[in-house]
Amino acid sequence: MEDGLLSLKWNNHKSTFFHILSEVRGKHTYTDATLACEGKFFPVHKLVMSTCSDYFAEIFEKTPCKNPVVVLKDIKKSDLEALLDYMYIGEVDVRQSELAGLIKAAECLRIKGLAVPDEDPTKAQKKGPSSVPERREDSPPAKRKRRDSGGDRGRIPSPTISRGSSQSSSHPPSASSVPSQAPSQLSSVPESHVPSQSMPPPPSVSQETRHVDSGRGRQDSHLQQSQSQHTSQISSLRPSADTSSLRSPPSGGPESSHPSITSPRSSDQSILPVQMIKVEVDDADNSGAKDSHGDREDGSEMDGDEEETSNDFSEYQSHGGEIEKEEHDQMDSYGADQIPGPSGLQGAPPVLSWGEEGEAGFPHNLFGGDDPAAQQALQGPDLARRAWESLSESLVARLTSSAPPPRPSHRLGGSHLHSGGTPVTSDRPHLCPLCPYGATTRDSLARHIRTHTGERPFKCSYCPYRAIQKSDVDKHIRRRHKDAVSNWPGVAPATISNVSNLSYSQPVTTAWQSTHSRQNASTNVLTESTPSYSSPANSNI
DNA sequence: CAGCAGGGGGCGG
DNA sequence: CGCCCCCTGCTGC
Repeated sequence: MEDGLLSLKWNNHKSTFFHILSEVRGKHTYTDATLACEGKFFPVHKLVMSTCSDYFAEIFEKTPCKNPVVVLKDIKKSDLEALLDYMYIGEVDVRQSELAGLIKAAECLRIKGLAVPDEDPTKAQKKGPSSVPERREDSPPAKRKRRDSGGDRGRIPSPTISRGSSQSSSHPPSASSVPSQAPSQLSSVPESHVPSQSMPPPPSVSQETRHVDSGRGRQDSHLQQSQSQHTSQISSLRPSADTSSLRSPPSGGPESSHPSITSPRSSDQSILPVQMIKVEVDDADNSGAKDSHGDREDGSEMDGDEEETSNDFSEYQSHGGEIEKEEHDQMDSYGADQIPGPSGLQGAPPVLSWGEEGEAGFPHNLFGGDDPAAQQALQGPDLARRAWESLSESLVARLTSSAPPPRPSHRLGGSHLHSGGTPVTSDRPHLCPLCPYGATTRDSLARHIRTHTGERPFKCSYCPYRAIQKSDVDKHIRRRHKDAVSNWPGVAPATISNVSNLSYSQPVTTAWQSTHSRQNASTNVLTESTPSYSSPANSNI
């Protein structure tokens, strides 16, 4: 160093990075992971997420998947959006009333600076100049910039918050537990629970990773619709804010919640292998429970997730998988909602923007699905939420009607698919809540919806192949396992029957356990290494 | 070969 | 009448 060592310093390095980061985020460029929360997809960058959260770092580390989808349960969309802002921008405006929920979410996700002390100052910069460490003594309180109340912070010492906002107990917004916003909205309640009772495991996990290009057009329209509809609702929703409880949980706790599930269902070949990782952030209790029953939990959860996620699935896919051209469109469609980037959040009152955005994104309108009546019925967020929750059940059950499904996206394999314009007409009274497709019969709709959920209840007894339709499995067997069939009289195509229970539960369980080990958390991970199949167990045959 | 949808038949309420 | 199941056909990879 002695000799003329020159230090080249890029003065605007930080700001440039920051700026680029914002752009990249806004455009979803280079995103390599997707967070799914309450029906919305948030394309994100592993780098950023990992930087701001060890938890994410861990998830991504363990998830070889190229474009994993992390399903966050029990985290509100609005909280997530705020956290993303926090992570990308370094700061975020939060309503006092929402602070508790936000912190809780941060803890669950172990967001540095908010829930976890920032060890490395360097990183801290990135995140935000001022971290909002409620918990940390030294660091300044969370930074909330302009909050409406003007008051200061919302950090309330009250420790009583139930961290898991969503208690497994019941969903609805029990005010008690859910501190933040909107209980009404959707809530976190996606409970993990699931209909397990008698219900078969929710099959679905699947979400598929299909990236679908196809979906776009439709989705857009969809989204728009939904937005419009929702908007109104939204406004009403927002108000709720119970500040009463605030955050507080110990940092240690956080992990309790995160179990993650990954289900790789990328059946899609070329595109990207996406894994679904479901992260539930619950209270310890929940997690415990889940742990014990991996299978059904998984399934159910997955469903839920997926469904929720489905909302923006296409978007996510497109982004995640490949950067698409559609970005703009999508973006527009959803409006800056999802992307709280500078554009959205900053200027406007924080809360509002989130609220609206979130709501908009949420597929409420979707609910109507096949049942117009249902649609109408669902007006409040509450309803929406419930619908959403029940979705998984419904789907499993057969999607009888109104449930808000998630949408993976159609791969449009079968071209006919709603081909753009064929939507719903009088002939096709059964509308798909997720896309413009209109089915002639309810049955068809249910079947169609599986394309969104990724549910593949029919499994081939000879290989891991699974299909949405039984006839497809039959076809598959006829073509691929002719010999096997002939040799093994016992197993006829008929055997293939819908194994919904089986197929889902098993795979799930297995995978889940493995991953699960990592923490007690409640995250279930469904991993299927291959596209649609994952069950070695099942495939026994 | 796989995905998806249309249409028809059987069965039970 | 509605649900379920199956067959069939078309499309895309």
